[in-house]
Amino acid sequence: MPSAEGARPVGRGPKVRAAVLDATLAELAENGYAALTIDNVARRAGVHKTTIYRRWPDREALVGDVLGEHIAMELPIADTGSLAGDLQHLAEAFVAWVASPPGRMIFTAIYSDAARIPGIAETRRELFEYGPRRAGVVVDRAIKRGELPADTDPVAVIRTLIAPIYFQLSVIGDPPDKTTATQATQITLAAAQSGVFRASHRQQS
Amino acid sequence: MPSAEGARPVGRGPKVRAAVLDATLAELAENGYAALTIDNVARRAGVHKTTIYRRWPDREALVGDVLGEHIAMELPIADTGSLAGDLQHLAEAFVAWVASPPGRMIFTAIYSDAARIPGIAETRRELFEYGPRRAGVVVDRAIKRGELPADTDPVAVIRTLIAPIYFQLSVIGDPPDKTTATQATQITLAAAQSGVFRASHRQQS
DNA sequence: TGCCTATCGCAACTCGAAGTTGCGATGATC
DNA sequence: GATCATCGCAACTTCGAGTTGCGATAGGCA
Repeated sequence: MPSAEGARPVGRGPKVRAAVLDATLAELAENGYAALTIDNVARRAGVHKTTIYRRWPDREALVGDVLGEHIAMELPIADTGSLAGDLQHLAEAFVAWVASPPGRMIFTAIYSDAARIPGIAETRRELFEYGPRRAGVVVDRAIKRGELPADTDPVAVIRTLIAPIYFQLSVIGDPPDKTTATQATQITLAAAQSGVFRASHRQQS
Repeated sequence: MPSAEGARPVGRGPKVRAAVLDATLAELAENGYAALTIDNVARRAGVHKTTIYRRWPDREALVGDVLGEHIAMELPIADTGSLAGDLQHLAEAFVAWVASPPGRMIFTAIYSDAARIPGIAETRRELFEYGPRRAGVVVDRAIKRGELPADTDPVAVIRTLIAPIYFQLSVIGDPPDKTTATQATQITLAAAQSGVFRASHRQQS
């Protein structure tokens, strides 16, 4: 009953599990959460319906498992020597992720009604909380180099970098490309250099 | 049981329609499109299930009608005399809209699985295409005043203004406030003044 | 005021998908 | 090659989408 794999016999179990998870993600990206049927998942995975229900209690648990498994956007943090180079690198990595087939699948799934599954919203939030916090080191380095004021908020900078890319993908619907990444970098750079993200700059209205 | 107070002869047709549309929007915002049941909508509207099916062919048509009816974000375009003032005004208006109860309802509905209904995605796209194009006049005025280079792309500017607000609302989950609007304005201003949105500035990587 | 008709309420359907159960078949491991 | 967990299969129950026929009613109009 427990989804954990504490059992010793590790025969065909993992293979089935992987097939079902892949099929679920594909169905999720193709038809959305609202139209997701267990029968379709089973058919695509080459597995019977009951097999799925024996492993996962219900649809929510299945989808939750899939997303929990795949949500891991590892932004490679480079050290090019300049803030502009680091930001450009980050922006292009993010673009590459959301433009890749698995990235697109996760992305569309995360922003469907599946987000209402308990735990998914939190996971999503963590994703965009932890990523920028990690990526903030490029800002710290820029501060050390004297490129930015010392009281610049790293998380705000990274968020500003991601926002335009996210906006283009989510609202406009066009898959972002290198041009999008470049413009996002330039926007962020201009804002950061003008001191928008300084602590003293806030609280004014 | 029903919302009552129907003591005035107005014709029950439009009244029923309005009640159903309101109930649908409320259910949509509360439980999402995937969990939307016609029975629940009918119960909330104080109307019977068949009444809904007589007026709308199916669930998709109903939800499509609701969203088509309410999607109308009229950004009030002010003329404060400076680009900073105009942008701040626009940003605050957008924040006010997405933070208001109807705005939140529409917003959550538009970014659920309801977006897969044919026509909704197009409507959404038009919303974020037409709005920035209209709001672009504040950029044109800034160019006339000499605040910005002549080849600045107005739509790109407005998009950059909206993106951070949209990001905070959609990804982070916090309802944006005046501070968010102010920071979005400053980011946009810094980027525009540094020439990021100039036509000559593009195409470089 | 009182008739007339479009509209609504209601119950009783069909259909498809969620989720369950018991049993027989199968495949990995020792 | 025997064992036992796991899978396939069919036959359920439940629930919501969507449909139909009929009786009830409220608004418009004379």
